[in-house]
Amino acid sequence: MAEREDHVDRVVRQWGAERPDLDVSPMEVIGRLKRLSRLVDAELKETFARHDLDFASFDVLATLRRSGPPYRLTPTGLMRSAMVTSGAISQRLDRLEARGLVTRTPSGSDGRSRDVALTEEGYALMDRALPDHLATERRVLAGLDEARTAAFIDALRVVLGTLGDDVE
Amino acid sequence: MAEREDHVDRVVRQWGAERPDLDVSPMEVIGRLKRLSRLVDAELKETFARHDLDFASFDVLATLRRSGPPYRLTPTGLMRSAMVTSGAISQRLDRLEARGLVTRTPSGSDGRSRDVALTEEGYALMDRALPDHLATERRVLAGLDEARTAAFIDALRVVLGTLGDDVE
DNA sequence: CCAATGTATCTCAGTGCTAAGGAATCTGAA
DNA sequence: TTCAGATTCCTTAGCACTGAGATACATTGG
Repeated sequence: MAEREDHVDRVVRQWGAERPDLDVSPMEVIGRLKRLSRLVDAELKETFARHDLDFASFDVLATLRRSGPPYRLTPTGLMRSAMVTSGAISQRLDRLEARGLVTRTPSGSDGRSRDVALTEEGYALMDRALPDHLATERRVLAGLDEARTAAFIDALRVVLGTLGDDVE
Repeated sequence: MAEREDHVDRVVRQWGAERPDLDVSPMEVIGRLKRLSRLVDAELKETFARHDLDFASFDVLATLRRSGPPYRLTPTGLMRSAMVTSGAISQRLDRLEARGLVTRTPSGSDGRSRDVALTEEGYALMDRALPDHLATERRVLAGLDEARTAAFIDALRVVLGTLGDDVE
């Protein structure tokens, strides 16, 4: 097991001294989860910046790319995948459209809806950025052996299930 | 193991079809990590709102509270704990000071610095909010048995170590 | 003691998000 | 058919953060 004290160890120790009546053990998980998420964001951000991207833009382009031909989704579909509000998606698409990475056209079948499609430029950009992004993710996780990785995924899946992240 | 497909399962399946040449397995961890972090944030947010708090305010007040008597830290100390910029801390403290939950006084020993102290009101608010917050965290993690919890913490600790989250 | 460098805090413009609400369109029950 | 309610997308105000830079003070080396 790890030898050094990390930030959350100290937090838990401090609470133990100040509020010994409370069981703060849930922080061992949630505190680290939030802290790690922030640190990972910072790592990924650098990779995205090398491709003139940020997380929001990458997320939209990647969602379109992996949806397969014809690389076309609605703003609502993108909204659900990204876990942001409809307003956020509208603004993301404004930025991507201005850069020529996606197009927005009226939907044929539903007058309320729009088709958001990846342009060739957007497709090419994802081809360049994705391997770099994956390399960064691999580097972040390099300390995990196979068993720990499996256990990590299992635990994440359980809690995601608790919070209702199942598809369908 | 879990039976149902979650969001990340689908993402990985899509990439497998579109880019079978790439190994997207790191997404199994990082995708779930980011997604869970967002969902947990939404849960915690509701609890904070019941006490007229948000995550940023709770974070500052909790850091002061667990530091022990005299519940006094510098903006720099709060900045490091919160992983935000100095500007963000200045603004957080503006808001908390306006609500009478903390005070800012010049530091005695260092003319550049300030002492940020919890007021009685701030202290009392934390006493009310903390048990409620812990209950929410426990509810979120209720699906994890003891072994999975330990494995989860272990994996988080390893990756945090990779990213340099040790204290000292 | 001085000058140079480092540190602590704050200010402010810019950014991307949420929450609320509006307009257009679709759906289904009467 | 009709129309009330649901859905889709967008707009906008407000918010909290970042990044850059200013100011004031501390520290260090000569």
